[in-house]
Amino acid sequence: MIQELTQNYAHLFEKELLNEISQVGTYKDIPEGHKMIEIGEYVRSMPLLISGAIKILREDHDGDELLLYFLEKGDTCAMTLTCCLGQKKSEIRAIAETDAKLIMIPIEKMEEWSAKYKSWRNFVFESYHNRLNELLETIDSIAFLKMDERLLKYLNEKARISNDNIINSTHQEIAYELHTSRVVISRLLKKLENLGKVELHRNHIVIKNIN
Amino acid sequence: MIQELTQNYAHLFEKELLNEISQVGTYKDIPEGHKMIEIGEYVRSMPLLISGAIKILREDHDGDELLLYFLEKGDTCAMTLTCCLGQKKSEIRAIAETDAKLIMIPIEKMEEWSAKYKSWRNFVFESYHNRLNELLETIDSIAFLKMDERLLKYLNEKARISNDNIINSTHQEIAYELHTSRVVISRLLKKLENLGKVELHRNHIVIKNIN
DNA sequence: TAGTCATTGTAACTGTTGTTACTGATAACT
DNA sequence: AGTTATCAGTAACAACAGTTACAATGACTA
Repeated sequence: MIQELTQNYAHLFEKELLNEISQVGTYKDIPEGHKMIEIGEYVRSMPLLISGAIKILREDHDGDELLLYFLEKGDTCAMTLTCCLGQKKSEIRAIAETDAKLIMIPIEKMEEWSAKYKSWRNFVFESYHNRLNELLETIDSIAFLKMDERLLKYLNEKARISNDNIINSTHQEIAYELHTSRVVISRLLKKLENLGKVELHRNHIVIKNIN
Repeated sequence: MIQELTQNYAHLFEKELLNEISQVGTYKDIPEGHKMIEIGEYVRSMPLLISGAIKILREDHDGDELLLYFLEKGDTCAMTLTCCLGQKKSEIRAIAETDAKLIMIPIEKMEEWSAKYKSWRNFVFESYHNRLNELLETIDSIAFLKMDERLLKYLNEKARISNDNIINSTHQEIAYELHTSRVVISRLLKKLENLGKVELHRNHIVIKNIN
């Protein structure tokens, strides 16, 4: 675990803190698709993401979903932070978008390290800041963009996350994450294909002009 | 200032911290409509809200706005927190919704108090948590509600904030904050009036059934 | 009092998104 | 090979939101 830690977090945390983390943290391998946090659950430990990606989802009154953003290497879940501290229920769902490796920190340490390590405080504050900005980005997309622009942005983001210009999703799955219907996505994808921006296949989509 | 502080923050902060705040904080009276933070600005001090309400706005690529949420008594601006710490530019605009009283804390103290006072850390974390939840609420409204429901929610929120069932806004102003057009708002307001939920007048709207 | 301006009401139209229904294509399974 | 299920393409339509245009009303001022 030490190796993964130092590779990804050495520039953030001082040596003592890295030692503490490696002592109390537990290493976990998460398979793609695994549900890590469910809405309404209490969270008992905090994840430091080493590799892979986690998607964060919000649910509407009918149980349908909306993708909020992705977490990547070096990120942590801001929701978890105060869920731990304040013993509050999770407002979001977290699912492994790809296979992921992470280190779980028991919640008792959070308060202790916040008092002790400046680098830990900075990390926590920085995480909050990043998550706020990601939510603002999400709001921008939903409020200011039309569905075709949102779709294109989503596809590019997916490609970036998986480091692959082939996206293995059905139209139905995409529709679900953008909180719209399959027919709408099929229609817009076909339009994007005619514009030469994507190539459509059964069960996967090839992104042509990544930007 | 001590009086305002203890009235609103005594239950949150220990005595020593309250003393420190009253020593380094500066009291400010903000008139309704005053622009407190502009997008792209660097922020040099952190506000603790004593009374009144601040509206937080996001701007689109055309310079039009969208209301994100309101800050009220006991709140602070989470954006400001990391803007201060990380020397980052503001992503949002803050305008006094009503006359407001607040205490400004110089940014140097933030790091110091975070190390020193547990209650300060809790306050900061709690603030972040509240702001994240408010953004999630905003996302829910935009993504899951239709414009008439958003409008009704907005009107109720406005009435609650100002503690008055009369809303002194023009249709144009409402349209602007909901990021739509005046005609749409007029149309929907007329529908709400026919349903007996509001009473329309020139320059003000009376909310009938607050829920 | 007449004129000007901001505000509101309304009609008519457009464009986007959501819905329903059906068809064909492809993969998976027996 | 034949059956079944999933996935994608498309048409037709409905609902909603955004746009343009213009009229009517009230408020303020010269």
